[in-house]
Amino acid sequence: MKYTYSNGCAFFENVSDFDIAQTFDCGQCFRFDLVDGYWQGISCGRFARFNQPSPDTLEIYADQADIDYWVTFLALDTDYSAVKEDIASKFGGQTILSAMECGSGIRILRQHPWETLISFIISQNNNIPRIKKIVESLCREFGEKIECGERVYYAFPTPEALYNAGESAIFALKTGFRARYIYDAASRVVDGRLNIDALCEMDSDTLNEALLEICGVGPKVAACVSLFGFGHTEAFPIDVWVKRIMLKYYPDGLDIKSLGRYAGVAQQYLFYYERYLGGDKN
DNA sequence: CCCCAGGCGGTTG
DNA sequence: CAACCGCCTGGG
Repeated sequence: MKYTYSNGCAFFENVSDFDIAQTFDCGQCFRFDLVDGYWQGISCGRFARFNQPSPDTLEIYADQADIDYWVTFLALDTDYSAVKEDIASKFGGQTILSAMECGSGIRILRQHPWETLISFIISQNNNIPRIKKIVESLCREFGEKIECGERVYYAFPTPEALYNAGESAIFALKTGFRARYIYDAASRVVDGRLNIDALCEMDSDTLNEALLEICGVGPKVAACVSLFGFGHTEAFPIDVWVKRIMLKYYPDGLDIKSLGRYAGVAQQYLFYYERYLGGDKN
């Protein structure tokens, strides 16, 4: 991706298949918010603000050294028109075409695996505003404090930080029954039963099995973590919304394995579409 | 008071 | 294995 950088802002032209609001508002991430007309958030201890003045332009306000990171994070290096073509060729029917039209600017972010794991453990039996609150309080309490001029923000806590905090301190942040799960995941990384770097090298099925070992991680959370945290675009999370979609539009059933290597991207289009139709912005 | 929220673990038939 | 049920917490 080519861009020009000046006054703390990287400017991109000729952006396509990308909508910053759809991407940050489709439920895949929990640390990005619209503030004073700009989307802003933190990933891997980096802070950035984003603005899309027109459909094909994008501004990223961040350290120049981090621009490549954000390009990768936003998946701007991926040809989504090809992704959409592949999806269209695998699905039958009008539904997926309408869904891709509706959420045409969605991209699957490349988020940090550990942050994604904990975030989606927190997401179970929960709603997005409260998930965001819990994630922020975890960062504020146990994350590394980063001061950048006037601004103070917090990185997502490391496994060691959460382990050292202990289950009761995690529970104190209103995490409820998930405190045990968060602590279990942190313990596994600290004692070596779980190696994030090793997970990154695994194929989709092996990764899935490894994730299911973690207490509090079931099929849905494992698929979300694979998709949003490990770049496995074929992972297909089935939640209540997708179940609803499958019953409504694919009453004869949907063979997930036939949906191809971008099944998870398709899931995200369908998810966004159904929630959009339902008028649920959350 | 109820129900629900992008599930999961444990138990039961 | 499928069908339940309880679960921390906060909001409607």
